[in-house]
Amino acid sequence: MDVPLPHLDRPFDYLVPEALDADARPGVRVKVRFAGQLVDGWLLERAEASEHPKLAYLEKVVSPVPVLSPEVARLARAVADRYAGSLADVLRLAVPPRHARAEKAVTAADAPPSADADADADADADADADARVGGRAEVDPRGWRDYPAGPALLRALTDGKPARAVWSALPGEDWADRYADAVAATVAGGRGAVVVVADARDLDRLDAALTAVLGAGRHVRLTAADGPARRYRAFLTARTGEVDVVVGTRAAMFAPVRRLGLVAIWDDGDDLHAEPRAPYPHARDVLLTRAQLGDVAALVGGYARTAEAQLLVETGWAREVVADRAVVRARTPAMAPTGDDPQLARDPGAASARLPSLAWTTARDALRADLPVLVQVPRRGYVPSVACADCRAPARCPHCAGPLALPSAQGTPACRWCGRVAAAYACPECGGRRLRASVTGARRTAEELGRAFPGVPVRTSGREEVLAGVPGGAGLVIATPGAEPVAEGGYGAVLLLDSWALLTRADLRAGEEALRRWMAAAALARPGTAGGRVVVVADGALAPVQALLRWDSAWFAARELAERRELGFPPAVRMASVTGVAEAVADLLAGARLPGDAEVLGPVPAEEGRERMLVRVPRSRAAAMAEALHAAAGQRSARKAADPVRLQVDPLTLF
DNA sequence: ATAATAACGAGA
DNA sequence: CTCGTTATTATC
Repeated sequence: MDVPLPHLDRPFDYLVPEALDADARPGVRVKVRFAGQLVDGWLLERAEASEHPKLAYLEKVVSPVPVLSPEVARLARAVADRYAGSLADVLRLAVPPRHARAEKAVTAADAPPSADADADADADADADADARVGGRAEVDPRGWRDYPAGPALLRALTDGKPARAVWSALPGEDWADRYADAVAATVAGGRGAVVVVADARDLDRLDAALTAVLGAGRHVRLTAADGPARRYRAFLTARTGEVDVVVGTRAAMFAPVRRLGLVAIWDDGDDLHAEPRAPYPHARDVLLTRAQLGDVAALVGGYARTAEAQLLVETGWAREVVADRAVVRARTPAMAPTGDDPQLARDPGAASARLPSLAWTTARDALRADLPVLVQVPRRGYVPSVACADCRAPARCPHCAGPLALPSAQGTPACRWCGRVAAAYACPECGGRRLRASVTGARRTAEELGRAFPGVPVRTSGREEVLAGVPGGAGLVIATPGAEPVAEGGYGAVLLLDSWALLTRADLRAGEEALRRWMAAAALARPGTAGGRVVVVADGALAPVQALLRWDSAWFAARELAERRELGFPPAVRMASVTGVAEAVADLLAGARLPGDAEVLGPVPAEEGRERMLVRVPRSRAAAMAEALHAAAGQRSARKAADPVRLQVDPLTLF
């Protein structure tokens, strides 16, 4: 039933009239009379009998195309359960809105899928597997040879084994080519693949790499940005089994793929992977759920490793695929940290750009060698939280470890979670008692850079216009994180500016996010042996900076995960946030039969008059917590409680 | 939204 | 105790 009310989140039985018998197959969209009105719904399964005494008839089959595959139906239910949401909400994300013209075009081209197309597919998979035993085509591991476990991973994919890998890409790695190799290996074994990337630029890159490896027409791109008609068409191409490789942005995470053998995600730390619509599922988790349910291989890759990926490694759910230290050293650009004190800049050019002198001379040398220079500048709009003025460790509430904030310049710091005032704050790292708030002038630094190097072409890549690539000669490229263009032959220098703004963001993931962005930019530099240099304007003693200098995000992720275990933060625990007006939040929590060891934190003020409570449970209780919250939301919707409450499991931002 | 069903209270 | 009216709840 396509109604979002949580208390109606269950199947209903209907009689199928004779006239609709042929079309009424599992997976089709239907219309039924429900509570006196016509509502949309999904036909989940046919049955001989029903417990229910008096049944109504199915009103209409919207389209005979069974757009919802059994695998995706099962996945959607699991995702709804994990996120305390309704099946209908997940299906809205999983199956794109019908586009009648696109449907006509696709179904006219091929025969409509037969009633037991899904059973056929399974049989095909078995037949393929049998036929290939012994004489399986091996795929050239190419760049995967740089990673000791790489060739074995590709072989496992071709053999149809459900290998699970967390991959840390080398600097300079052509990740799109490696993903294309992994897909090719899967396809060589007769299975299909789903690959999710964060944005359109990454998708274009992967799309091109796949065309080069598989040839045209073997895969399809699925993204909301392509418009409703093309999106639905691409969806149907996959659903009918015409192609069995789907790549796309997070809209593709639910793509129906026949004989699915691999799910993959690139750069899982990018916040674009978090779906902003209820029940707010994260692409990484949806894909991993899919792998778990379907005996499917999984590949989680990035230059930087997230704490979530680290958890997969530490629990043994996945194996890490990393290069040997010697290879890492050979590929890494020469890296150096430098203080952000403008007094250091003796050079007149550097001073005018308010640039530390090391950054300035590094850029100058690269330009003299006729190499391009990348300057990464944080986007505006980051709210720095409060940190120790001496050692710059983020200031946390001594009671609940929430972030501290300063209400005014002279005010006493207070916790943004529990509201307690931390009057006598002392830094646990260094004992410092002074706190420091914000940083300014992020963008102007970049603008002044052009003036510091007269006669050098300056390009910018950011929100408005994202460049995919730049030529190899001398030139300045100023980019915000995530918009860094690839340079032909690699950058001679990469400058990472205003790291202070990144590191002091009021976010649990500030350090992880800073490292992720730095590594993404530094990965575009030439290796140190070919003259590539990276300068990060930050204290070299800070952990994320250390991780960058050593190109060791696994070390940082392990440290980060250990810290989250200690503080009781995700992914070490499972959290849910309950947001709404105060009475509604209290009402829902009062009605929720939470597991005994659940902790309820808060309230903290949320946007306009709403407040937010956090529920925290051990990971082993995650399912029980989600179930309890969903049931409590159901009770409220059943008695038509007026004020809406938003439930989010593992929200991306906790404060 | 609407129909069923339970709850309640007045009159017999 | 029964009937009619009104709150409650489920909705195939």
